[in-house]
Amino acid sequence: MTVRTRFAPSPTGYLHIGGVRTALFNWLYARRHGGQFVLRIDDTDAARNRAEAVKPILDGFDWLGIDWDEGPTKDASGDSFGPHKPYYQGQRNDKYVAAAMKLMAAGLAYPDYTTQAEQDTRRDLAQRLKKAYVHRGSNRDVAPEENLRLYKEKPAPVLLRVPEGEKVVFDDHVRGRVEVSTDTIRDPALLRAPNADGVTGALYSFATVVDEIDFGITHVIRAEEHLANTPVQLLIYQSLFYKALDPKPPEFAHVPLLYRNGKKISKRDLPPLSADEIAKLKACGWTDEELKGRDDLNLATVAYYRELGYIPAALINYLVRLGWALNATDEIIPLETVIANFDTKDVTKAPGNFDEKKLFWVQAEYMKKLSAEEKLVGSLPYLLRAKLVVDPVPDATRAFLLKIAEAAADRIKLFSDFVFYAAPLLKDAPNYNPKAVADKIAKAGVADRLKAFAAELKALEPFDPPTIMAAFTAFAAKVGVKPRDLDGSVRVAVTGETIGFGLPETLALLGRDKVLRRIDTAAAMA
RNA sequence: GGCCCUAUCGUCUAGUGGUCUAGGACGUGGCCCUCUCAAGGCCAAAACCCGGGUUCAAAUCCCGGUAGGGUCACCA
Repeated sequence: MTVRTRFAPSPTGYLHIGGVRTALFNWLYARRHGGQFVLRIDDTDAARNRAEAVKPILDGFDWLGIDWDEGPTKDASGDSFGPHKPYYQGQRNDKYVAAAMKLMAAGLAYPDYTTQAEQDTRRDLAQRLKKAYVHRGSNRDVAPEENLRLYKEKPAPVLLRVPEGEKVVFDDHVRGRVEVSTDTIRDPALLRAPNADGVTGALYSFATVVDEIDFGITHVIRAEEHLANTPVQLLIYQSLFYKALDPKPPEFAHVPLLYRNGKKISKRDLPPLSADEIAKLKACGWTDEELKGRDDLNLATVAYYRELGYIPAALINYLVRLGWALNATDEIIPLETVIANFDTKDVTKAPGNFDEKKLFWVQAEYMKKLSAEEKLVGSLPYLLRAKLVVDPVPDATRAFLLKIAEAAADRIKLFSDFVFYAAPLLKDAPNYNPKAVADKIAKAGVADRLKAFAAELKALEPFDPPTIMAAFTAFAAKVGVKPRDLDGSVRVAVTGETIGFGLPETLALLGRDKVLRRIDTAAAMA
């Protein structure tokens, strides 16, 4: 049997990391077993602007490298590919209605004419008795032919006829054995009553089951919030398999929810972009307008990580590791290793708290493993957006950037960081950070010292890091200034910032002329 | 409230009856290295929710509390 898993996002316009983690578990399970991973779009709510709402989700998966074997086409046009297309629920409604009618004909489903008022009364009564209200609809025990006839005449919601006095049992991959009495399960609605346009829509649980049978899904891996409606769905499977040949419901694995600060991750508790992040994005060319238009840029969406320059593999590593461990010690785990070892049965049962600090650490670890060349390639889109380089990057510029990448080394944690280190060297003049100038330049004696140091540099041969380093040390000793203080003033003079990579490397990369000119400018500011 | 799920350092986790004076990692604090900032090295503080059993022996099994959470729609 080929393993077939699925992930079914609703078209919301952005890809949530909680969803990514669930999708990832599905994807890993399929890949581990050489099976298929299918994507289905749950848009039973009628999709206005479908492409707009689906595209970011598809783009997110694409960026992460989570590929789907069947599902919507990448352009989000509404087309699908794969043997069971379409994969948009909105385009599959006929199947749901047909399936429900079959159930009704078989006496397994029925129209419910119980009024809302009546239901409310029963619910209140049950509540007063401190008992659960288990809804059973009006025409439960009416003959199928009669129900079919009535339904044609007067459509109503269609309910499943839940058998009484039975037990639904299933073995969840992560929860273990789950047993529920059917006496606690209300007759679930399969189909809505027709809307004003006469369209009869399927409800989630029903559409899901119909699709999953149709798609041949063998393993349903989804968030724990669905645990409670699994028995209901199992009942639907049972009914749909009525008189079928060799049916078997899929296996289930309910993975824990993603939390943050001990609570379900929710949009309103998410911090807004920090001043630091905003500065970073702006340095990369973002305008205030653009930032305002992107309320999806928060740490719960993949777009956020993409724009800041995270490595997809790092995000994936962090997300799998949250809720699953390879062994007692490993944190950084190559994807192949994860694929070779992942099992839903090893997923932890308790909810996992999302910790952006640890994610950042994982990201830094991945970045450290990249060569300077790879860092450059990954950072190019950000440099381009910042308008620090032009599109085909000239060879000379590229070589220069490579040197910056080498010098910046592990200081680059995000691809967008490259912009910070490169900007002062690429621009004609640095942006002088006012605070840096106040702290390091605008002090008594600094101007003279800078000029004196410039004089030393004027004749220095060769103008390379070791020679500059030697001159720097010698000069500091000669004038009796602490190396760290000398570093501070010179650094701010040539880059405008107090932090950066090695000063000798910075000066050498800039070249003697620019260094002298900038020191001159800075000395005038003192 | 009914039904269901969960419970090891602040956080992610290892642990499946003895090797646990509970291991690793992030974060935090300290020290070292040092031209700023990173990186790196060393050290430290920090947990088995509580109460009963079972057993020679329990973080591990059972029961009961407690605390969190999910779900109870003609939402998904």
